[in-house]
Amino acid sequence: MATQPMRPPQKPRTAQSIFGDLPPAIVRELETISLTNHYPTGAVLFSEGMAPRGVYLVQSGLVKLSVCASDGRTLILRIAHAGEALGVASTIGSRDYEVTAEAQQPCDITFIRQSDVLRMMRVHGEFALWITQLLSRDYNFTCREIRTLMLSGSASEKLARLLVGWLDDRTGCPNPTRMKVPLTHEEIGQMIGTSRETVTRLMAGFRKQRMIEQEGATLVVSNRMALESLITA
Amino acid sequence: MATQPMRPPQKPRTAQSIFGDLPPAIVRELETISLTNHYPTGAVLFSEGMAPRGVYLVQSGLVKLSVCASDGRTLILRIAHAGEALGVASTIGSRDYEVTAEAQQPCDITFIRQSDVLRMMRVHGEFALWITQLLSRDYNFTCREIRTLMLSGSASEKLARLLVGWLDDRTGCPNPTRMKVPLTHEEIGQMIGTSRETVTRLMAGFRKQRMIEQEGATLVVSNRMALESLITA
DNA sequence: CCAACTTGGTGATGGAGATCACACACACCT
DNA sequence: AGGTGTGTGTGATCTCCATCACCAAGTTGG
Repeated sequence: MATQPMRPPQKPRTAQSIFGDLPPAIVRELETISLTNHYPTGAVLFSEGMAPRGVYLVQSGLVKLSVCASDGRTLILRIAHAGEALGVASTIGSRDYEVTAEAQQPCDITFIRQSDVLRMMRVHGEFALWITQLLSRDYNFTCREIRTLMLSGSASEKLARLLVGWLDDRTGCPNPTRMKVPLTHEEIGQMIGTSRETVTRLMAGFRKQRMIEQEGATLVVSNRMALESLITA
Repeated sequence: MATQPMRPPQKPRTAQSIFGDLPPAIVRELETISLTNHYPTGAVLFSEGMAPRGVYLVQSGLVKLSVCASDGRTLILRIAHAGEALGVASTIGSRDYEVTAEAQQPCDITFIRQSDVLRMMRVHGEFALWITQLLSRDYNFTCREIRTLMLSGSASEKLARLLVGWLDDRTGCPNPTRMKVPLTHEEIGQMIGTSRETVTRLMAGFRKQRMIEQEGATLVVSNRMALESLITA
């Protein structure tokens, strides 16, 4: 039932392609124990403090990873794209999920139960290595996140870093300076740890200094060098 | 020369004990390919941006993990204790080390080369799982670090969190409210992302309000409840 | 078609903390 | 004794940004 739901036509990624270059035998076994579901925007895969159920592999769509403070404030750690694995650390270590994962767009997610993950890792070193590589990518990304968040004095530097980072993610796209930003100012603020008003003001400032332009929901970085000059001022 | 220097007598931990409950056959193999060295205080195991060489297992001592900004400011992510593995994510993913690891005390460190780590993981699922569990502990710790750093408004809350966290690390010790703090105010500031002066002022304030007392390098938390009341004010 | 909500934009104000500039204590070393 | 260096304590200032308050512009949905 939930296994074949309105597969988005632009991403004909099959279940096995996400398992990368694992040996076919392992891929076949994984296909029998994994479960692919569709999640609408806003659906929560798992939330902070929950006991781990297993690993979620993003097949398509975007997933927002966030932690929230007791006072209700939220910090968005990052937006996970297709090919990323979520909840690996908690699943492996049997510790509660540290973050909340919420579909930022309609998503196709493949799920593998905790017990299956652990069993497969024990039996197939190749699979264990593969999982660990996914976790290590996650870890490295998180470290870089900390650096940009903590080691930049001003809010403008953080925002500039965020925008430049988005550009770097799009190297190889036909026009890397134009990008759709599916985030509100509020969410951007939650990503860089500032208030919504500050984001609005900074964006206005960047626009005034001809660093960026906005065409509806599309952001055009017209002067990347100027943005970069704000970093490590 | 550095291989057999003044082994600290209080920690007669043998090389195999750090490998936990791995099967004896794997432990024996690991012992032949691992290399245990002694590092004096201040020695750098690896530094941010270096190509990964392998995994470092802390046998004894304390290791400071930090990242540094281009302007010279430093953020200490955490202090690693015996039993922790350093550099796992970078080794697995073949990406440059994200942090700098520096001996905060004289340390005994066991090293395993990258090629050996990867080979052993492929062959022995048990070992791969073990390594991944170390990485996942690291990951979870780092996530919690981000939360405390970013999601606490005031510097006093951050400092209170840090002190209470230190207390929690010492549950089981004979007198958990007394602890040696081998860190300067400067370093504490680097841990919570504030200036040295702010740390000094906050400590003075805590002392004035009878939350803590200081006896030389020993810190006594005389009123833990009051400290906790500062958190999530 | 108008309410209700979300998102973006802007001014005024205040406060937490960075920064600068010292002074002091306590090492350790010849 | 004096240097020299490191860690700590404290005051004065100043800057950035959170916060509050309000409005404009979409956009949802009844």
